[in-house]
Amino acid sequence: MLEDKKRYLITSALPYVNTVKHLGNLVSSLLPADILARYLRQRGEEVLAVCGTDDHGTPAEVSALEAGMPVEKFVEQMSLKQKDIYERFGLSYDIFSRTHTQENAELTQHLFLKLHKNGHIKEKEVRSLYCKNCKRNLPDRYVVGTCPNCKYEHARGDQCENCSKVLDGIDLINPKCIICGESNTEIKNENHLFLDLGGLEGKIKAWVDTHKDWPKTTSSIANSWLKEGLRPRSISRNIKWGIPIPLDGHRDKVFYVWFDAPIGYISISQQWAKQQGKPKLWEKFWKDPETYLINFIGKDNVPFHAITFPATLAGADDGIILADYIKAFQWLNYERLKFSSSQGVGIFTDTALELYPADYWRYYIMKIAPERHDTDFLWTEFRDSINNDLADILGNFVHRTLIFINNNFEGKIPTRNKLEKEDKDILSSLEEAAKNADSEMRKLEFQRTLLVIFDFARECNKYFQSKKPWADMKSNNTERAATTLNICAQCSRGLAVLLAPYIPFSSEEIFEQLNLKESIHKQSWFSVTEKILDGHKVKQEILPIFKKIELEEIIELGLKWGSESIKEVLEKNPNLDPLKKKKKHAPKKIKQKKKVEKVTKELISFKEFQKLDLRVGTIKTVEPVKDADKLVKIIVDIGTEERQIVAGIAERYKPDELIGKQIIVVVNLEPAKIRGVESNGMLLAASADPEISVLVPLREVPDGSKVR
RNA sequence: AGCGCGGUGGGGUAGCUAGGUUGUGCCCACAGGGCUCAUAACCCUGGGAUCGGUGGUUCGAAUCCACCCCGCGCUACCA
Repeated sequence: MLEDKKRYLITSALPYVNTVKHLGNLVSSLLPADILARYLRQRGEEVLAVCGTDDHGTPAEVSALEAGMPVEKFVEQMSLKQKDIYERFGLSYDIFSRTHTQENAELTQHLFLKLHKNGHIKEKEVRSLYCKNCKRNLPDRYVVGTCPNCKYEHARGDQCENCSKVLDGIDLINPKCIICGESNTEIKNENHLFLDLGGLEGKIKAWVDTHKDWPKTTSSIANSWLKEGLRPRSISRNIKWGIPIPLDGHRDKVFYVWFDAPIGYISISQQWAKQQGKPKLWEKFWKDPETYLINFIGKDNVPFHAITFPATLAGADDGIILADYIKAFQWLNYERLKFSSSQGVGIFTDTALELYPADYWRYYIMKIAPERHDTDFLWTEFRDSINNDLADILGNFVHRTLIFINNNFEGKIPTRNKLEKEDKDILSSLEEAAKNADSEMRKLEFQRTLLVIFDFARECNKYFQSKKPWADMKSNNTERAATTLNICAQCSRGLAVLLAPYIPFSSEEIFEQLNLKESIHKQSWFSVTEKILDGHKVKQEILPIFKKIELEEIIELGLKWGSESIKEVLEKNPNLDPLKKKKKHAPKKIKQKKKVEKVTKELISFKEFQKLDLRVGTIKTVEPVKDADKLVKIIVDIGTEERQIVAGIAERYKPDELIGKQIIVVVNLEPAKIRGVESNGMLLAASADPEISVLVPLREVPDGSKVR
């Protein structure tokens, strides 16, 4: 719940620099921060909204390496690229900068030295793995080896996926570096710096406890950390790319990226102040308790914003305020999958803008914003939302109003006459909508705000429908029609003002069609109920504001990017499948030698597919099965165990061809006895009678690797 | 494994903190009707739910308690 304060400071989680972000990143911090900023500005509040890229850390280094560029240059380029995308999305920051700046380096070092002086920094010897080939320290994630607990040979350094024991990279037996794949590592002892969270626990707990109004997502994660007790957290890294540590004995190291990233909020504000020509101006926002500070983040970021960053600030004791509200979002999934930059799952911000206008995305992802729980981006729902809500409800209402005025009143807002009950009702609905939208917005309930506004838009259509101005015109009751249209014009204007934070481009367009001189973005929130002057001339040429999305378009996109929801549509209407259509038109293919079985049996869901546990295994032994010409008994190592399976491939393969090869095994197939021999699984092979081709992984992977 | 969040008609979502009329609301999809100013749009009506499961507390539970099942996330040098 927003409190009334003198000014508002809004931060969105700094997007990590190495890749273009996806819609999930947009919805959990960047976009809602913008919407709130726009709303507050409309209310005439003093607002500072800051953001920028998070530039440091190993992944940036690795990405730069892959791109064959110096880190510094790569990061700068990516930062500018992201900035450009966000501008095109209409994100209205006061400043969008980065963490690799002089300001951030100085401030980070300054706060660190204060923490050190105040006794909150500890030094500890840490044993870590070092890869002599890559000449870099290996984070736990970058190590594989044998699990000391269950002897699984391909355990990752952070956790063994076989016995699920939480590990430490140095515990692994025979550790291997993932980056170069070699086993040329050594254990190094290094002194590292730790932020002593334990000493600050009381302060953090008190601060968390006074904020009972935070979203569940925020407070439950914060409290669970506090409950377990805060332990010292390492803040130094032995890499080159980052902010140097200004302390003797550690000058060869840099700060761990989580330490300097949130400080970026402040240093970016300092940059903004300099741009304003008042270098001290940032203190007004960051050092005055009359400022209301809101962080927008995804749930993965809660520990940093609710525990470690406030601990940094509290420990440094430099007069910088802590957040008043931490709005944490859950995940936006893509068609029931996790959005993933590394695996290219989902829609990325640059692609999105190539496909549809920014407002389409802004509207839809805020409509499904994961405020309470994870939600799904579905192409079908995307289309439904744009077509129903934006085009039909909102767009069409404005459109029918303006066309009517143009056709019947020479394009001039007609004069309002005697009001009837329905007229008064719709006008009070407008006021009510503004009031309710306002109160939801102040609770930072983004979806509910949108619901309130669109409920009102629906009422507007009902009103138009029940007043039947077209019938009035026919029966020469022009005065009555004039009143109706006067009110509809006012409601159109009101809707534009209410929706301006969400769909700024479209709201502006409505204003243009209404031919209102001042930009929508200069309209005060309080002008929602304002009338348009009688006789004011609206634009002559009225075109639909929102173009609808055709089903075919969305099917194509869904097939291109992968989509469960589109598959369901095609299942119901197979004739919509463009692939099948093409087949119809394509000249008949030269007959294949063999009749290929029809590919499409019955569509199954991804979930059903996931029931199969397919693993990679190495064939250890192959023996013929007694009294069977076609069967062989195979022992295959699937990582966790050796399995005996029976396969009907004896006629086509000799044991020598098979032993040592990696194959793919269905490991959760129910056991069966074939010719008296027990078979616990099944190997995958292509059957092209009489030929049989056993499927093998193209590259060698650890036994037990999942196949999907 | 521990912790956190969630599981509501075909899809989505609200209601749960402070239990109360037969499972209420909203959006979409579906069926029927109306209207014709408008982007085949808008308006009205209707069908459809064991409120994840089991047990408990209570006069009464989607709502409280216990246990279980399922999905997702976090578990601290992966930002």
